[in-house]
Amino acid sequence: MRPTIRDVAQRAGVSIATVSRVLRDSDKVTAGTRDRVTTAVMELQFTPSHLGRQLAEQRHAANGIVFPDLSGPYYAEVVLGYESVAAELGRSVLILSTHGRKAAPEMVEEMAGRCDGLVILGRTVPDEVVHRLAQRGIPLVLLARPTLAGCDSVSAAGRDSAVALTEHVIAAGARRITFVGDPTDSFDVAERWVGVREAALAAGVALSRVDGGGFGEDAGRAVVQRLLAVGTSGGLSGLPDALVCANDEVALGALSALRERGVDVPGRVLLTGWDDVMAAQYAGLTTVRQPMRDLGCTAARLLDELISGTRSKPRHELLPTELVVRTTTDGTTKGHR
Amino acid sequence: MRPTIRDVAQRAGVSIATVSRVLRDSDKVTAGTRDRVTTAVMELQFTPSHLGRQLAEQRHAANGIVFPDLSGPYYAEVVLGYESVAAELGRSVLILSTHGRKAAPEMVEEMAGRCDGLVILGRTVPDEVVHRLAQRGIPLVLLARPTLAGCDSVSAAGRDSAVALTEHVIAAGARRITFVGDPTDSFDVAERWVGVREAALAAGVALSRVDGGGFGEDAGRAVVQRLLAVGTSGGLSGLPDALVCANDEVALGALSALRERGVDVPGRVLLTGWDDVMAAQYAGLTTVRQPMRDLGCTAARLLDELISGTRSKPRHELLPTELVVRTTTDGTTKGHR
DNA sequence: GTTACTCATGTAACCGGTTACATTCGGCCC
DNA sequence: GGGCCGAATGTAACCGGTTACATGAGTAAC
Repeated sequence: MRPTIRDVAQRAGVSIATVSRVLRDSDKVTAGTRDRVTTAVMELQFTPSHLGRQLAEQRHAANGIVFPDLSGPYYAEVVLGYESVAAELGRSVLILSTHGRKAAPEMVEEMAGRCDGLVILGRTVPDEVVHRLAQRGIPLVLLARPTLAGCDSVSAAGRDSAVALTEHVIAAGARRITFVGDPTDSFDVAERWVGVREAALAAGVALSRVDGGGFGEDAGRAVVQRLLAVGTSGGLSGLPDALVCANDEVALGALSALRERGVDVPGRVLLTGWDDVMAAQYAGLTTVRQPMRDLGCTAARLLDELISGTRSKPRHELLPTELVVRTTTDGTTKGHR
Repeated sequence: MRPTIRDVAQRAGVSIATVSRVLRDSDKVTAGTRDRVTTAVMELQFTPSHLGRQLAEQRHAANGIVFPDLSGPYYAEVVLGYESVAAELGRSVLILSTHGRKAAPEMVEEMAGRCDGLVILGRTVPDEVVHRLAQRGIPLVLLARPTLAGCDSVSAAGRDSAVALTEHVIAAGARRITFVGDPTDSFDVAERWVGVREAALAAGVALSRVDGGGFGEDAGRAVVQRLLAVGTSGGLSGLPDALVCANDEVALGALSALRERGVDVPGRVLLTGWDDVMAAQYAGLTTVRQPMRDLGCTAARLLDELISGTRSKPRHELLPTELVVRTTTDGTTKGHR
């Protein structure tokens, strides 16, 4: 068995209270006693048990983060940013990926019992669960998710960037735009759709919406197939001037499908994505860069304020995004290949 | 304050032992008492404290995973696989990204005090730390890292795939091959280098090695710059027939740099990467696909066996990889763009 | 020389569960 | 009716720390 504080105390010939004091170097302890204790600690290779400490201190020194899936580059970056800040603040990080599991609510509640606070991303658990956690007094930060119950929230400026992107596409000549994605799928997509619609309306441009089901490349391919099938006997009339896709994966799938069928991008149809994943660069995809890591960092900082009690009034951060124009909307600029 | 087991006991008019029994539904409790307890639990919205439970049970029901960085798609996938299996086994997951921090050893030891076992990836902490943890009796699984001290290990078959890849490149006509990467950087790179050398030797093909410093796209660009500068007054004589890069990011960086300088790939030089990240597909990069998610899953399963004590003899898993041939080594096959 | 005060250290009560062991109670048998 | 047995439940000792308060020794002030 690992040595306990009592073993150390016995070996040093002092009481456990004194050992505890030396370990936390809080109260004054005579230099001599301190030495005896520290040598006893070294000899026994004593490391204090977190469980005992946490139980006594009534805190975990750990934060959680709940996200739907890590497979896209998006969430990985967010988690990484979160972790780096949390680590600096001396907190451990617990992760939970819901994968759309039915048991997600219980898993989140269980996780909440293990940390001092948590960040909840997008579509993971129903509002009801968030509510219950908030009522239990657990510090919460909602990320890429509409705010609720006075919780903190952090998001990227999805709507603003949607407007900028749409204006860019229109400036590039699009008069008929199709948005690819389902706004009910996630808060992010909803925001993007709102921004696109706003900009299209303002410019008097025709806008429609289709959905390929999901967020992957397959969804993009499916949409292209469907659009091409609609036209008269397989012609291109089903295609709009521009496809504004809800994320890069979908856009990349659409790009592949279009090029396989010999449709010129951007010559015949403009194409855009969202997120600026690494592949977007190599595919020359116009997209919106999100401050993914920053989202995670900001969430970690807000959460820390809530946990430490530095602040109680909820805050809502909106991080800026950046339009990245590449070859799929700009025939004049040659990509690097 | 949250209700405790004593509050529940009082409300139900029973002792805390009985409440505990009901909660763990282990021992037999009369139906009547059980009902009274459960209603008291409901009324108070009681959830047992993990800390108290863990302290009493002397276990954490949590596993850790230590990795260098999450920014590449590689580690994110591994972590995701790990998490999904751990979650199914009813264990929470703690993550720690070392980012090459100096304090990494302490952070890992601290983390070890919070979980029942952990997985350590590649270049994160020195062997000495792993040794110390093993001696403390903490179940360990080493991932993409040479085994040590009787710990379990999981790796992808880096050497076999290196041989296959090199043979492919040679079959495509390469007679002078340059490996891009530093074998001392990581276990993975070392294995790959060994395999490449083995295959090159067997085929009697000239092999050299350069390093751009690091694992990013910049490293690839730097190498290309250097190779092109070596040739007589900027000619192409410095270039080998094939660049076998230690990972996809490096290869993609090299690809960009080559094409920017008008060097034909695969016409003048063949190029390969490793990992099959999403961007590799869009860049048409020949690479080796690793079972990243599977690595994480396997590690989680092995660790669980160690923790639960099902097995004590160390095991070493070697997962198969897959050669993915694309346009950067195959001029005849057109990529999808 | 007594009192009062300071300061290092010890004692013991927590934190919130689990569980070995003790206790109680009812039923059964002789 | 007394003794025995087993099942349900209670009591209290853990798990490993922190910390309020008690203790006691040393010192300064009168």
